[in-house]
Amino acid sequence: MIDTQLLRDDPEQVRESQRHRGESAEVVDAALRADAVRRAAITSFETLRAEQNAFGRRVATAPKEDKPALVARAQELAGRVKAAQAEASAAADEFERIVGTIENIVLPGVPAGGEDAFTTLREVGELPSFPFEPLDHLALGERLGAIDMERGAKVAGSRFYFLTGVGARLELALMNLALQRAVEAGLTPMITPTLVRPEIMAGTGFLGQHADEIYHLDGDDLYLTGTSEVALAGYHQGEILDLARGPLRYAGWSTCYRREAGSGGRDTRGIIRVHQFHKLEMFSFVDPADAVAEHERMLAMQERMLNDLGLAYRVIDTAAGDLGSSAARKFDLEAWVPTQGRYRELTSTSNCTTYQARRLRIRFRPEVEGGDGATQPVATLNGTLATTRWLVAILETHQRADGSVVVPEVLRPLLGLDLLEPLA
RNA sequence: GGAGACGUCGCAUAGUCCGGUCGAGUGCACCACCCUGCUAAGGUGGAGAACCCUCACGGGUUCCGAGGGUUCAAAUCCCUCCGUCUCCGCCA
Repeated sequence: MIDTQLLRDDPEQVRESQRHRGESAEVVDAALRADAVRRAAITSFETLRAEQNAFGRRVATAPKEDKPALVARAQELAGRVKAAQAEASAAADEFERIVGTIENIVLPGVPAGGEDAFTTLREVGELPSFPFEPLDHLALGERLGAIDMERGAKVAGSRFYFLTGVGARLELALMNLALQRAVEAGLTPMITPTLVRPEIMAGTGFLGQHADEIYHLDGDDLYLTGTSEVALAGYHQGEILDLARGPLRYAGWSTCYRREAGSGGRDTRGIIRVHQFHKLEMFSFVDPADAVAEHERMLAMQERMLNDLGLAYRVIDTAAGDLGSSAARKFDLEAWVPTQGRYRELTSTSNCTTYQARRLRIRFRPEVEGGDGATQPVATLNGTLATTRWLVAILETHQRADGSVVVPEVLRPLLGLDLLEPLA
C-alpha cells in the first residue's frame, strides 16, 4: 500500500508512477475522492460518538428515578451512532480497496514501459564457447545421473523431477555456499514455514496478481509459498522493530511451490520452470533512508555468487511495467545459457520501499534529536542468493566434450568432487 | 481427536463472578529533571498505537488476542475464530 500522505500531497507523482508502469492514473483521482468521503464520514461518526459518550456518563451518574427518561433519549442517539459508524467503516473499506490497487511508486531511474523496456546495466564474464556441440542441462543431467524428469512426472506430474546422486549433492553444495555467504554477511539463517495463512499471503501482496500461481490447500485453508519471502515478510508482521543497531537481515532457506499456471508450453524441458524447487532468499528490514544502499548490497552479493560460479551474466534494471506491484525497483541477474544462446533470469532483487511493510504494519521508530520520533514503516528488500535453476547454467557452462562437468572451484569443498562424470 | 484453563498498554500482574466513576491500577524496566563527591539508593514528572479535526495550541475517536452480537453503556455478558498451556487418546 502506498503512503496516503503522498497521495494527498503529491498526487501527480503517483499518477506519473502509474503511467510508467502502464497502469491506470485515474485510480489516483478515484482514491482522492474516496479519501475525502472517508474523512467526512469519520468526522461525523466521531462527533456523534463523542456526544454519545458524554451522554453515557450522565446516564451512569444520574439518580435512579431520572434514568428511564435518559435511557430513552440515549437509545435514539445510539441508533444514529450505529448508522454513522456503518457509513464510516464502509467509506474506509472503499478507500482501502481503491488505494490498494495503486502499485508502489517506482524509483527515479527505473525505465518506463513494458517487459522489453529494461536497461542493461552491465554484462559480466566471457560468453562460453565450445569446440563441440554443447548438450543442454537435461541431457547432461541424465548422463551424469543427476536429473530424472521422467520419474518426476511418473510420481508427481509434469514439471516435477528428481535430483539424483551428484545432482542432489550439487544442489545442496550450491545452497550451502549461499548460506555460508549469507552468514558471513551477517544475515540470520532461517528455515521457514512453507505453508502460510491467507492473511500472510494477502499481506505480502501475492494474492493479487499471482493468485493463480499459488497452491492452496482447501482442507486447511493454507497456501504453499512460492518463496520464503512470504514467511520472512510475515515474520515481523504488526511489529515495531528496533533498527537502532542497523537493518534486520535474514536468509530464508525453503522449498518453493509454484503452479506455473500461465506458462503452459514454455520451458517444458528440464528444470528451468518447475513446480517445486529450493531457494535461499535474502530479506532485509531497513530504515527507508538506507533502502537503496541495501539494494546495492544484495545485488553485490548475488553478483559475487555468479562470478564465483564462473557464469557469464548480465544485470538488467527491470522496466516499470514488469515490476511486481510491491517493487519500486528490481534488478534481474540473467546468466548465459549456452544451448539457448541467450540470457535467462537466474535471480533478482527487489526494493519494495515501504509498500509491503505498510500493508503488513511493520514499523520502526526513527532516531531523531531530542528523543524518539513517531513510528513509520520500514523498507523491505529481497533477493535470491541461489536456486535450483542455477544448476542449468552451471551444468551447461562447465561441460566438456566427453559429457563431464567441471565443478566450479568454490563448490568443490562443499561437494567433495572436482568433476562430475557421466555414468558408464 | 476428547476434556479443561488462559490471552490486559515493553515485561510481570490487578480488574472480568456483581456491565457505567476502567483506556485501565500496581511493580519492574524506560526517559527527563532534582538530590547525594562517584556508584547504589531516593524524589518529582513523563511516557502506548492508529486515525480524524486544527496554521498552531489543543481537542476528539478507536484499540484490553481477532471478528461478530446483546445493551443507552462491554476489558467485564454471549457466539465464532486464532494462539498458548495442562491432562487423556492416537501417531510419524
